[in-house]
Order: sequence, then structure tokens, then C-alpha cells
Amino acid sequence: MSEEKNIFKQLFDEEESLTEKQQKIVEAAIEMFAEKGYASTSTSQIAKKAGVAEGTIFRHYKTKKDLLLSIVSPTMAKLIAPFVIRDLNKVLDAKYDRYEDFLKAMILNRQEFLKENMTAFKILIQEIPFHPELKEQFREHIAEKVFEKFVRLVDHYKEKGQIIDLPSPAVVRFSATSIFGLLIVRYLFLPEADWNDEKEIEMTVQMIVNGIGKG
Amino acid sequence: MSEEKNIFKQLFDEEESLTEKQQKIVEAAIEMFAEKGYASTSTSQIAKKAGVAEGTIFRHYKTKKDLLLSIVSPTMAKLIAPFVIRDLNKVLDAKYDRYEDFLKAMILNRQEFLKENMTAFKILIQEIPFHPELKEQFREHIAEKVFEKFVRLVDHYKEKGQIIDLPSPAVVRFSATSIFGLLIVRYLFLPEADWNDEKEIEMTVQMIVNGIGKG
Amino acid sequence: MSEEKNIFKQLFDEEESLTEKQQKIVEAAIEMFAEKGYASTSTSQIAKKAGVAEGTIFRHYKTKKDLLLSIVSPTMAKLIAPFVIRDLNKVLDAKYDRYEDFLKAMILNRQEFLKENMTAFKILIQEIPFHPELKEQFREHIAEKVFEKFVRLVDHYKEKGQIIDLPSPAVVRFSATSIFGLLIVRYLFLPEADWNDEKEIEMTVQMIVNGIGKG
Amino acid sequence: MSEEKNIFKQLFDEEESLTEKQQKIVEAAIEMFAEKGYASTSTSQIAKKAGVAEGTIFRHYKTKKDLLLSIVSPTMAKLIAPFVIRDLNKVLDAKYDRYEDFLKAMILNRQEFLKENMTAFKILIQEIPFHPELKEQFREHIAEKVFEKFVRLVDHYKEKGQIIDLPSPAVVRFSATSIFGLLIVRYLFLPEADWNDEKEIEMTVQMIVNGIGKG
DNA sequence: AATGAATGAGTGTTCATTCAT
DNA sequence: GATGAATGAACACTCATTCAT
Repeated sequence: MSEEKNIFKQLFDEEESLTEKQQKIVEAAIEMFAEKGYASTSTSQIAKKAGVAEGTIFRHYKTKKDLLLSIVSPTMAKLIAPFVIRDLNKVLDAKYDRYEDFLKAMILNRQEFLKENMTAFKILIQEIPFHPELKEQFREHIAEKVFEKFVRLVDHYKEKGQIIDLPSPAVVRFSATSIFGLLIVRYLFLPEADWNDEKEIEMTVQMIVNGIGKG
Repeated sequence: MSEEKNIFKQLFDEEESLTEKQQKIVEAAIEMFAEKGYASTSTSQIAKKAGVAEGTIFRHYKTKKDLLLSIVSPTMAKLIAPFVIRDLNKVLDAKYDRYEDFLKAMILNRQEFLKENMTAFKILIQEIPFHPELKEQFREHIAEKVFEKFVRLVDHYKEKGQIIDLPSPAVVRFSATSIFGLLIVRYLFLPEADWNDEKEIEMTVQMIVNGIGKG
Repeated sequence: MSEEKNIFKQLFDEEESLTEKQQKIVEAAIEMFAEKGYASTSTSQIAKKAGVAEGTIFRHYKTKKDLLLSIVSPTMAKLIAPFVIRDLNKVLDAKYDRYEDFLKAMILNRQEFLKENMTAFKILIQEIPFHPELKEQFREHIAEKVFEKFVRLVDHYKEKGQIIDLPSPAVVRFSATSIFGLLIVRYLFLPEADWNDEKEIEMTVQMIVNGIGKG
Repeated sequence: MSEEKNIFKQLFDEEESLTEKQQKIVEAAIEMFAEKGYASTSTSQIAKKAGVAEGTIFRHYKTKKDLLLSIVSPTMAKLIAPFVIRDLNKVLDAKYDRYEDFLKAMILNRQEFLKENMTAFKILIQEIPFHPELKEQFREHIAEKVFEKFVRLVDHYKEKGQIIDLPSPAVVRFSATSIFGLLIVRYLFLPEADWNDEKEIEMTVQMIVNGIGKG
């Protein structure tokens, strides 16, 4: 619980009190980390791109890694925020009768977020493998909390008779990789292709729910 | 075409003529690149782990990047090898009546490969974003050739009446992300979990083909 | 002469007009300079320890070295103060018939001073070798004026027949190093040992006087 | 015991296997450390003065501090070497009937050593206060072993009736500070003055012995 | 008077690469 | 073929000092 609070406190602290220079540093860092990777981006390059002195970076962020985490931790927190609200099931009951509707709503919602945080998200998934702290945050928040919530959610729709009798973890994995597959292809692999987003989502949800086989 | 030749030539060159020291260098490099990333692994660390002098690395590989490519390019080539054989369709006709069977066979086959080349594969997907040459190789070989072949393959099964009438690229994307989703979760996220591989594949193919909806 | 005035002016300036913050800065600086040395102590560390902003230090002391000198120069001045009074010989005639008595009185007096200014004294002797200004002050005030005065003083007691016929400079050096040897061992090397100060002084004076005394 | 071995192993290892560049680095470092102090000497300055690349320093010495210790530890070891030979007392019995003779011999011997290692010795005493490892070495080797040996030695001459009945530690301290007082004044304070070394030693020994001698 | 953000030169150290042996 | 000493540019980070508030 305190962990959760922490991650969200970081989130808001940062959002508000960023000085102008700090803002520029973060922007430059995001751009460069995404393009060349954290390890291959030097603080002097960030400083130059941000138009500040190199020392200024270290006045705001104790280390280069601090700067990375200040970008990537809040992104992870915001990414999973919709799933850690306390009464998710109530929302679902009230608003989404069908798993299909829930999926569609969720994809749209997260797509909106990713569209605006694509670069930070890219950094997040690129750097997770190299930083134990990130791995740990990922494990704790996503692999455990969100996954578990999602499993219960699938159970919920199973009880309603909407989902076939396969193990819920497998269903969750299948749903999740299909969704993230779409979003990653859409925003990371081929971001400049001409997409009809709504239709792609529609089709993806349809394939998840109905599969691609005939009759 | 010459690119393609290149990639395969490298593949076989390497396999055969590796001296003992070279073998040790490559092994050490694979282990460290996977763990800490290319940029964060120093040639001196590789040399130490391989038990050779630092200069020896540069006798065999002109640059550090050469060493990376000697690991990663053949891996990409081998990974997609089954899809670039000239008469894939004939094979399919002869052996796999149903898309389902093809999928199952393919997943099993690639799983076998990944199991033995997991570390190199990990490096491959981790480093692609940071190296234009790799991006280009990926684009040319996978995003174009393999994807295209896959699309024709889906068309093939569509004509047989086995696949619903959605745009083939969407179907391919869906199939591919579901499969890679499984393999990545299985081998990269949770490699030490207790998996019943055969059953997972079974279920995944079933979900791709039938979806998760009821009735 | 103007130098001398300077050194004493500083001495009193400081004593009186120190603001509260300034006091804290000086205290923090003394503590840290003694422990880690001038060069290895950063102004930011001093500021933090003093509980003031870094800029505040530079409002009171133009440079970091100014801060050092404001600590060390007055200490040197006070240390040698008893020797630069104009009519030392009269005092001696009036009060100390024997060299022995003079030595004992002097050691006791300087010991009192060192006990209370040990840390600043430590800084003084540690930093003298690295700062030309301090070397110069030392040379001018101690190596010349005080030494010369001491030589005349030994001559004085020689005339009284109390000191053997060795060159006065050698006698002075011997007396001085014996005394400072005691004080340095006592206060810098083994400050927390259990000392019987009076007895140590007694013995040291006895050894010096036996050494150079006449029958 | 193993400590002792260590310190002497360093001593000889180093003496022999120094490459030409390493020799130059050490020479440059000694010169600069003595002049400006360890903390105020930068590795780039050392490199420049030694005529090598900065990286070369770190090929031979893992850190800047390693370089310091490689200079200063052997110096301390050699300085105290004559006192840690196993059968010091036998030597004394055989060669020096009188404390006076022993003192004279020892001063001459150590003076010879200091003359040739003055700069390293200067660094040693300047840096001891700032480096816990050096403090510890000093405490262990000098403050304990050598001091203790010296005390027994004074006891030895006391039994022979040559030294007055004052506590041996005080006698040792007095002798030692008088001797080091001479050597420090001679070699550090006023190295370029015109000294009659033999006569100074003669006088100092005389004053010490008169001071603590019997009859 | 006091602050603390900003600076840019400088720090110790690591790097990929070269080359004489 | 293999070595490892040597390089100098680059690295993350710290420094004393300035100045607008």
C-alpha cells in the first residue's frame, strides 16, 4: 500500500513543481533515451539538447539513473492506474455488461494514454530488462497486482457465461498480448503508417472474443 | 538478395570456423549482452569473462559492434529461416490441411529453436531499437518478407474457407502477436515458472482459432 | 609591522562582529577542515553542516580560502601573541628567575590555549605546507620573530649562568621541539589517552633543563 | 605478522617491476603530492608531468589513492625497518654499550634514509591525518610496535644504570621528539640552510643524554 | 542579509581501439 | 594468433562561485 502511495506521490509531485529548466531537461532526456537508449545517451548530450549546463541536470537529479526513473516510474504508474482503483468490479458491473465492451473501452482508454506518452512508454519497455529496480516495480505492480485483478475480472465474466472454460491466466495472457501486440505494432513498429484506429480496435476485440476460425 | 546472402553466409561462416578462443568470446559476449545490454557491457569485461586478452577480441572482430552483429544477425536469419524457403506453400499443401495444424507445427518448431537460442534472441529484441542496421535488417526481412509471406498464407487458408473475412494483415498481426506473446512471456518474463508447454500451445492455438467467446 | 597589525586586526574583527550564521559557518568549517582537510572539504558540505545556504558562505567570505584564512590566521596570531609583547625581557626579569620556571609557565600557558583551540591549531599545522600565504606568515612571524626572541631569551639565561655553552639556536630548537613534541603527542596523536598533564610537563621541563642546564 | 609481511612484500614487489612509464608516474606523483598535497593534485596534472596519457595511470593503479599508497606505505615500512628486526637487543649489546652511541648511530642511519626519501616522507606525514588507512598503519606499526620496542630498549639501558629513573614512555617520547624535531626542522623547514649535520647530531644527542642521563 | 538555482571548468575513472612484442 | 601496455576521448558527477530574487 505504501509502495502504491509512493509511486503516485512521485507522479504528482513531479507534474507540478517542474521548473522551466527541469522541464527542458526531462523533454530532452525522453527524446534521447528513446532514440539511443539510456546507456548510450550521455548527460552532456542531454544538457546540450536541453540548452542547460551539465551541472544543472545534477542539481535536479542526483544521478543519471534518477533522471531515468523520474521519467519511467510515473509512466508505469499512470499506465496501470485504471487497474488499481479500489472498486474496479463495481465500475464493470455498472458500465460493461459484456467482456467485449470492457475490452473495447479499456483499449480505447489506454490507447489515448499511450498516444500521448508513447516515447516514455518506449523507454519503459526498452529499459526494464537492464534495471533491477524497474524489473522489480514491473513484477510487483504489473505481473502481480494487475495480472491478479485481470484474472478475477475474467472469472467475473466467466460466471456470466461469456467466456469459455479455459484457465483464466491463459485467457488473460491471450487477451493482454493481443491488445499490447496491437498497441506496440501500432505505436512502436509502424507509427507513421496510415491507421484507422477505431476499426483496428474493433477487429482486434472481435478476434479476441470470437477468434479467427470459421463456424 | 545480396543482403540475404550475406546474412546466411555469416550464419555458416561462424558455425564452422570458430577457434576455441573465439568461441569463448562469443559465449561470454552473449551472456553479458543479454544481461546488461550491449552498451553497458565493456570489451574488457567480455575479455575477462572469456579468459582472453582484450586485444584478442579485436583480432577476430574489428569493432565491438561487429561482435554484436556476429551474434545477432545469424540469430535473426535462423529465426526466420523456415519462412523464407522458396516453396513454403507446397509444404503447407502437402502437410497442413488446416491453419490450426500449421500454427501448432510452427509454434512447436520455433519454440524448439528459441529454447536453444533464448539468450541471443533476447539480445536481438533488446538491441533492435538502438541499432539502425538491425532495424533495417528487421524491416527488410521480417516486417516485409516474412509478413508478406504470412499474409499470402492466410489468404491461402481463407480460400479454403477456414478463416473469417477480416483483412489478412489484421489476422496475421493477431496470430503473430498471440504467438510471440506466448513465447515471450514463456521464455523471457517467466522462464523459471513451471510450464506445461504442450498444453499452453494447444490452448493458444485454440484461442487464436476459436477466440474466447462462448456460443 | 603592517602585516602584524593586519593579523591582529583580523583577530579582533572576527571575535566581535560575527553574525549567528557566520558563527555557524566558521564552526562547521573548523570541524570539517580538521577532519578531512581544506582541499577535501566542499563549501556545500560546510553549508549543509552549518545549516545555511551555500550562497551565504560567499556573502561573508569572498572565497573558500578566505574562510580558511579567517580561521587559521588569528589562531597563529594568538598562538604567538605572548612572544611578541614588546617588553618580554622585563616580564622575565620580574617573574622568572630561572629558565626552568619560565619554561614551565610558558608550557602551561600555551597548553591552556591549545586545549581550547586544538581543532584550529590542527588545521593550521596541516594546511601550512599547502598554502604559500600561510608558509609566509609562518616564516615571518614564527621562524623569524619568535625564534629570534627566543634566542635572545636563551642568551639572557646563559648570561645568568643557567645554560650550558652550546649555540643558542640549537638550544632553542631543542627546547621548542621538546615542548611541541609533548603538546602534539598529547593533543593530536593521543588526545583521548589518560594524561596527568602537570606531571608530564614537570618531567619534560626537567629533561630539557637537565639536558641544557649547567651543573 | 601477516600485515608486516604484506607491507614488506609491497616494498620489494614495487622496487623491481616498475616499467619505465610507471617509474615516471610515480616520480611525478611524488613531486606533486609533496608540493600541493594529495587532494589538490589532479591525475591529469600527474599524467602531464609524467608525459603519459591519463589512462596509463589507471592501468597501473586502480585508483588515485592506490597511487598514493604505493608511494607512502613502502616509505613507512622502510622508515621503521631497522626497529622491527627480530633481534634488535642482540645488535645493541654487541655494538652499542651506551645509549648515547645507539642514539647517534640511529640518527645517522635514519638521516641517511630521510635524505634520500625526504619527499616521500613529507607526503607521508602530510597525508596521515586525512587517510584512515594510513592512520591505522601508523598506529599499528609505529605507535605500537616501534614505540614498544623503544620502551624496552630504554629499560635495557636503565638496567645498565645509564638512564635516570623517569617513566620509560616519557623518556622515549622525549628522545623521539627531539630526534624527529631535529630531522623535521633540518629537512622540511629549512632544507636549504647551511647545516653542519654531524655537529647538530652531536649536540642533539648530547642534550638528550644530559637530559636523561645519569651522573 | 540570505537564498538556492545555475554555471562550466574540472574531477577521477572507464572506454574501445591500436600496436609492438 | 595472442597478448596487454598504451592511448586520449568520453563519461558521470562535483566544484567554487555568481546572481536574480
